[in-house]
Amino acid sequence: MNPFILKMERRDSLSAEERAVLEEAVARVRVLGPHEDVVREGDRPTDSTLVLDGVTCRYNLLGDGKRQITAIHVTGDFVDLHSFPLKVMDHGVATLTTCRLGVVPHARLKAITEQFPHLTRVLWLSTLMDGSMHRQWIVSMGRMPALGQLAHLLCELYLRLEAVNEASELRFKLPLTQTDLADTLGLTPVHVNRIVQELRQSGVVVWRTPDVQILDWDRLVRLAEFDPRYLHLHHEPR
Amino acid sequence: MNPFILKMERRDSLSAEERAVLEEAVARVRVLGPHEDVVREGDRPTDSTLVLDGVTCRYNLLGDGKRQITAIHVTGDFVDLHSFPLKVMDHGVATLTTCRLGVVPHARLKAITEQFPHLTRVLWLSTLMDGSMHRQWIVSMGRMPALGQLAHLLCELYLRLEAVNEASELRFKLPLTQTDLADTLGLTPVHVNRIVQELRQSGVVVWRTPDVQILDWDRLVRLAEFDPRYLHLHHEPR
DNA sequence: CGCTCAGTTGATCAGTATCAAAGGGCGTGG
DNA sequence: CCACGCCCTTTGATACTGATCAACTGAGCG
Repeated sequence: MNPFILKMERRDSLSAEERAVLEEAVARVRVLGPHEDVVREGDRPTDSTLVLDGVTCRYNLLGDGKRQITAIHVTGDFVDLHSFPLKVMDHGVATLTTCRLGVVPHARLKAITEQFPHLTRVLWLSTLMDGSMHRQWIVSMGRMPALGQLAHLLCELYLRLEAVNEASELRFKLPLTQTDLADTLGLTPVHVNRIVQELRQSGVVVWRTPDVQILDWDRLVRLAEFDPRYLHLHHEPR
Repeated sequence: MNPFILKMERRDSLSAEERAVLEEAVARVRVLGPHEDVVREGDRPTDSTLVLDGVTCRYNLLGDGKRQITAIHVTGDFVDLHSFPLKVMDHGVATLTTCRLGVVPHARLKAITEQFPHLTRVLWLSTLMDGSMHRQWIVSMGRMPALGQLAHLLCELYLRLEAVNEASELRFKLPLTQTDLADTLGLTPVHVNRIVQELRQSGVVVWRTPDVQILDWDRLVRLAEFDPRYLHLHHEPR
C-alpha cells in the first residue's frame, strides 16, 4: 500500500474510492541513490513526488555554498505536493538515502481537486502539516539552545516514523550524517558532534549511526520542550 | 474590496463568481486593539480570520516565557486559514496593531471546497505561500547573521506590502517594536537595537518607527541574499 | 507631572563558529 | 587479503556573534 494513505489515515478516514484514487495517482516509481537531486530550485515540475521508502530533504543553498535543510521527509511524505499549486520550486529536494519515490502527475492531482473535495482537503492537510513542522523548526531555531533543538528533532522524527510503522520501542534509523544534521539545525558539524556526545553521555540516547535508541523519552521531551500537538496525529473528519 | 482578492489576483485570475464567493465568505468584521489574542494555541476555531487591515502575528510561547513569532501577517493575509483542515491550533495568533479582521466561517470554506475547485486551489495556494515564507525564515535563521536576517525581513515585508498597495517608493510602515522584531528574528531586543542602528548608520535605511524608508535597495538585497522567488508573485493559472 | 514603555548604551559572559588536525570504518583496487 | 583513500567523526585551541545584566533616556499619556 501507498504509505501516504497510511500516514493520512492516522488523521482522517478515507473511503475505499479515495484510497483507490490515491493508489492510482502514482504513475510510476523512481529509484534514486543517496544524495541525488529530486527537483532543483527554479524547476517547474509536472509531477509531484511521494516518498515510498527512504529519506529526502528540502534545502536551500546560499551564496557562499552554505546549505540549510528546511524539511526532512520520510516514508509516506508527499515531498513536493506544493509544487502543484506553486508551479515554480523555490527550493531543491534531494535524497539523503537511497529512495523509492512515487511519481504523481500534476494532471492527476488536478483531477482529484475537480472530483474529490474531501480528498483535496486531505492533500491540503498534508501540506499544512509540513507548514506546522516548519513553524516548529522556527521556534526551535529561534529560541532553543542547540541541545534542545537536536532533542526536538529526535522527538519529532521518532513520532513521525512511528506513525508510518518505521519506528517502535523508542528505536529508529536516522541515516543522516552529522553534516546533514548541522545543515538541518543551522549549526556546524563540529558543534553537532559535541551535542550528540552530550546526549549520549547524559544517558538519554544510544546513538550509533544510523541506529538511534532513546533511553529516556521523558528527559528528551523536557530537553526539547516537545509538545506533539503540531504533528496533528489525531484522527478526525477534515 | 476584500484585500485577499487583491493579493491572490496577483498570482492567478479569479472569475467574477469566485470574487463574489470570497466577498460573501466574510460573515462579519471584528475589530481588535493592539496586542490582543485572535486565537490561542489549543483552540478549535470554527472560523478563519482574514486581515482586512493591520498587522498580526503567529507565535509560540516557550516554557520560560520566551516567545517566538513564526509569521507576520498584513492586509490581505488569511492568518489562520489552515485552522480549517488542521482543526486544532498549534500556535497562537495575536494582533500587533489595531486590526480589522474578516471572520470566515469554516462552513463557508467547506462549501467552497465542495463547489469551487479552482478557488479551493487558490486558498490552498495561499497557505502554501505561508509555507514558503516559513522555509525562507528557517534559512535566514539557520545560515544568516543577524544583520542579514533583519535585512531579509525588510525586503520581504516591503514586497508583500507593495503587492497589496500598502507600500511604494521603498517606503512602508512597520509598526513593530524592537521587542516584536527580536521575537520574530530569534534575537534579543538589545541586539536588534544594535543591528537596526547598523543599518541606519550604513545608510541603507532611514527608520523612525513606524516609518521605514529603504535608501539602497540593492545593498539591502545583497546583505539579505534576498531572492523574491519564494514570494510567488507571478501570475499564472493554478 | 510622574508613570510606563520603547529605545539606547555599556560591560561582561556564554554559546557556537572557526581553524586545524587526528582517528576510525569501509569499500575498492592492487 | 592487504593497503590505500575517502568520508565521517572526534578532539583541541581560539575567535566572535549575540546574550545577559544593568542602567539611563525620552516620548506619550493619564
